[in-house]
This record gives sequence, C-alpha cells and structure tokens, in this order.
Amino acid sequence: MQKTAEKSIQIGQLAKNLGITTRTIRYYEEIGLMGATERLGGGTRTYNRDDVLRLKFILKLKELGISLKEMQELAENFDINQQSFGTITPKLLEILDGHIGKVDQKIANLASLRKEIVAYRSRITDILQGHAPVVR
Amino acid sequence: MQKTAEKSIQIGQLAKNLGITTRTIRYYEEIGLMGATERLGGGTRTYNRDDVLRLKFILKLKELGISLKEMQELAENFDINQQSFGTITPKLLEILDGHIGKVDQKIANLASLRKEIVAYRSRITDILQGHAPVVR
DNA sequence: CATATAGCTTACGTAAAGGTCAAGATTAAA
DNA sequence: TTTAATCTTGACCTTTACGTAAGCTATATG
Repeated sequence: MQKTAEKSIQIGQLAKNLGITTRTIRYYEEIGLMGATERLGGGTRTYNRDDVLRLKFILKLKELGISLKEMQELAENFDINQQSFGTITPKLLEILDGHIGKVDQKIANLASLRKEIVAYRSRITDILQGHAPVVR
Repeated sequence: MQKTAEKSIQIGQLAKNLGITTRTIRYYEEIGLMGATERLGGGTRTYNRDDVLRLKFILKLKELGISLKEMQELAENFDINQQSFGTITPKLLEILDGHIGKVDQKIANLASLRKEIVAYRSRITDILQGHAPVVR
C-alpha cells in the first residue's frame, strides 16, 4: 500500500475556500465536530481531503438548519471521518429516521405558524377597513 | 367624565394569568415594550385593562415569531393607550408580510433537507445490501 | 538579519430573552 | 403585632456560534 501524496492545506486557505473564518474551523474542532487533524512541526493544523469533506458536510447540515449541538449527537454515532459506509451500523438509519421525523415536525409547526400569521394579518386589514371590532 | 373603578392588578397575578414570569414583564418594561405603568405607594407596579391588553398584544406577536427587537421598532409607533391603532398597522403589516416570507423560506429549506436525508438514507440501505458502490 | 505573514493558545466579548439569586421594603393575613 | 407572601432594584448567569484581542511561534522572502 502506498500513500498517495496527500495534498493537505492549512487552515487559512481552507477557510478562504469555504468562505468561513479560521475561528469557525477551530471552533468546530473545539467542540468535537471536526476530529483533531494532523499538525505540522510547529503545531500548524493540516487538512486532507477527508477532513475537507467532513467540514463541507458540517456546513451543509448547518446551512439546512441543523444545529451544531444536533450534529454533536450525530457525531457520537456516526464518525464521518474514518468510517466508510460499509461499516455503518443500522444505528445510523435510526438516527436519520429520527431526523426525518423532526424535520416533518418542524415543517408542520411552521406551516401552522404561517396560517396564524396570515389570519392575523387579514384581521388587521379588516380592522383598518372598519369591518371588525378592534378587540376580540 | 367619571373614572370607572379601574380594577388594576399587580405583577404576580398578571404573570400567573398569562402564564409567564414576573421577570418577563419587568423585562419588557426594561426594554421599553411596556410603558412604565402606575405604581402603588411602595413602588409596586399596577396594571390596568389597557396595560393588560398591551401585554397580551406583545405576547401574541411573540407567539407569531416576531422578535422583541422588531417590536421595539413598532413600539415607537404603537401606543395602544392612545388608540392610535390605525397608525401602527401599515408597519405591522409590513413586518408580518416579511415573516410570512421568512417562514415560507424555512419551510422550503426544510423540505429540501428532508429530501436529502431521505435520499441519503436510501443510499445507505442500498449499500448495506450491496446494490451500490461505497463511494459516491 | 529583519520584516511580513500565517498560525497557535488562552480567554474575554456579544446578542436574545429571560433565569436566578440577594437584600431590602411593603402589603396582607392571622 | 408578628409572620408570610409579594414586591422592589441590581446584578450576575445561561445558551449558541462564533468575533476579537493579546502575546508568542514558525515559515517565507528581501
């Protein structure tokens, strides 16, 4: 087995590539979302392709509204870093199903909130036109 | 003009009635959402019917997902005590409309997230059954 | 060598919406 | 009147996701 030349990058470049700050990356490491990556002699962090993928995955989930805390729970059961899909247990499926449920719940809540806002809105316009009493 | 006996209540009772804490009510006063209400001799806050209506209004908006900060902007224009209800509504409608948009956006995002999770899930089950390659 | 640039750790700051004491003053009830 | 309940202000605590600054090290370049 030969190591293919890992073209790792440093934190500043990685941050720039992804449009985030170095603080953010270090923070994710701090809270255990990014495992500790390799360091150069002086302690400089180094990120290989897998690390980058993992970070992108985190950002993707975040973009879609999953909190870092939720990701931490996921991370306990699902080590994105080193495991290939073949080794993933059914536990992950369970977690994903749970998340689908949560998302469904959130969607339902928002939909009902939307309804209320719309209803409230039209009550106000009614009031403005004198079609309804001011206080219910 | 005769003052009808104003049956004012104190903060503890009001909080209990509305299912919030006294801290919350004082906080709303602190940030200028509730105007300063009358006080008894010892400094005890006293809330009349209008004050209660105003607080209920605040809670309603909050329930609809409008932040206290947004309400502060509104508060400059709405003086429920002065019955200038008509003047606040255009701004309020604007804010409500903005909220409907935001909620729609969130729903769309969650729906897409849901799709992705579902897709991700089935990719994994496929892998577990050897029907698909391990790496995308 | 000197400077510039990038990185490191430690640690305090921020916003939102209150929670939670603390210590004292007042009011209500017995 | 004594006690118990309620109220007052003030001030620090909490969570989330980083921002920002201080002080120090390492690497690159003129």
